[in-house]
Amino acid sequence: MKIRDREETKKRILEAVASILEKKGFNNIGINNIAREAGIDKVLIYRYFGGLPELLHEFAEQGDFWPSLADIAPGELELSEGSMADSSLALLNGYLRELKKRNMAQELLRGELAGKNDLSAETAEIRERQGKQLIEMLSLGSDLSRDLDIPAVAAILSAGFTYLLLRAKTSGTYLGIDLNSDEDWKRIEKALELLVRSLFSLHQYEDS
Amino acid sequence: MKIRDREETKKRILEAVASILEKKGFNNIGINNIAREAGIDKVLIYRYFGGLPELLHEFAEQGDFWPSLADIAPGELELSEGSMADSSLALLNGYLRELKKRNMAQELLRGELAGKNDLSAETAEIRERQGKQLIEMLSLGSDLSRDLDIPAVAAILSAGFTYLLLRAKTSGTYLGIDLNSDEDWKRIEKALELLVRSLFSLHQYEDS
DNA sequence: TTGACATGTCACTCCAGAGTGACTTAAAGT
DNA sequence: ACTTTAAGTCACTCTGGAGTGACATGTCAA
Repeated sequence: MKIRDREETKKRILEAVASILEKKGFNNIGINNIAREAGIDKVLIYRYFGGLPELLHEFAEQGDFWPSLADIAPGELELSEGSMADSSLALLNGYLRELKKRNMAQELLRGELAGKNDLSAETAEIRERQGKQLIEMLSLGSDLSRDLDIPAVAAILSAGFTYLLLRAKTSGTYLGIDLNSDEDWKRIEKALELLVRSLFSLHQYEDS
Repeated sequence: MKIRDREETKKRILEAVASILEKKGFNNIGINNIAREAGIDKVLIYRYFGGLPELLHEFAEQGDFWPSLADIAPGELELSEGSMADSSLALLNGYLRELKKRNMAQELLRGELAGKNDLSAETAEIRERQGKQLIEMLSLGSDLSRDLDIPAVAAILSAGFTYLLLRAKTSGTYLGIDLNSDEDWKRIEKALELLVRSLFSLHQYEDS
């Protein structure tokens, strides 16, 4: 017989969601799998959460799966110092680095994309908030903001490496780049840096 | 009673795959759905193809779901004229434009990412070939190829808008950009152009 | 101590999709 | 005409996942 502690059980269930996401990927999120992983009866999921959608909703609210700002840019919280290019790169690279570490986050992104999942809307919204926060930080430090659409640029670039990261697990190569090789990822990071630096350099030329 | 024409039936089945992909998305690819859509008995799928994986394999081989080079860059097959920036932009924009039109292609990409699907490997490989072809065309026209990693840059940028395109249907917004608004897509295209032009401008400065 | 309630367990139904065995009948050759 | 073969049909099983009703038992309060 189990512990008879509702809150403890709920916690276990939530943890099971995270664990499955982490270990088996979002494709395996399902009532039965979650119950098995949590070591409880699936009836309890219905009782305590209502069903899978509600469980995922709650998971989305309490879980901290996205890298925090502190993770992404440790110490650099004030980016007044340094150039825009440096700040932007720090954020982009930081986000990429943290994303690489977090299998669960990747699986959530994959889930959002697959669209099959009720998690999508919820997690997307949370990340959206955090993302916009980063962008605002950047936009603040920039005088060029009038003619440089920072959100759009950041969207393309971050979407770019996010896509490549997600593909790594399923397809392996993209445009001849081996997404499972550290070496080729260096190329991508280098290209990213080049793009950002070019962007800001050019703008400085234009302004001066 | 049906027409009793094996080849005709196979064709119908293949068409049904395309049709489902186009109309219902890759999540609904399954033996039963395909049979219903094709108006035939699912037994025939097993008889003629072996099973879903084999059917999808054949579909991947014969289907032309990816935009061709002619679609992407009509007329500009020789890009000796014009700057590298112009050529690159023509290809990237062309690819984006064509991809936007092709729901089936988008669904294939989504499928590759979701990883659940046996199509992934096959279609990925085909597109991979075409993609590399484009890249080679570009690289050829470029003297800068030694210090500019064109595949890596192209990968980030095309992956970027591909990701945004795929997200449009499931999440709607990314970094505050409304992926279902033509207006916001203009911003993305503009940012893309800016990135590419900056990249090549800077390199010209450096070279001179 | 006992009763009530909440927690956990068990055993089931329902459904959708995959896959198969056995039958029917059209077509083509002799 | 008759046999053979392959195209198409039908009806079934098997599986996995979702969801539910009824029961057992630990806990806590009166």
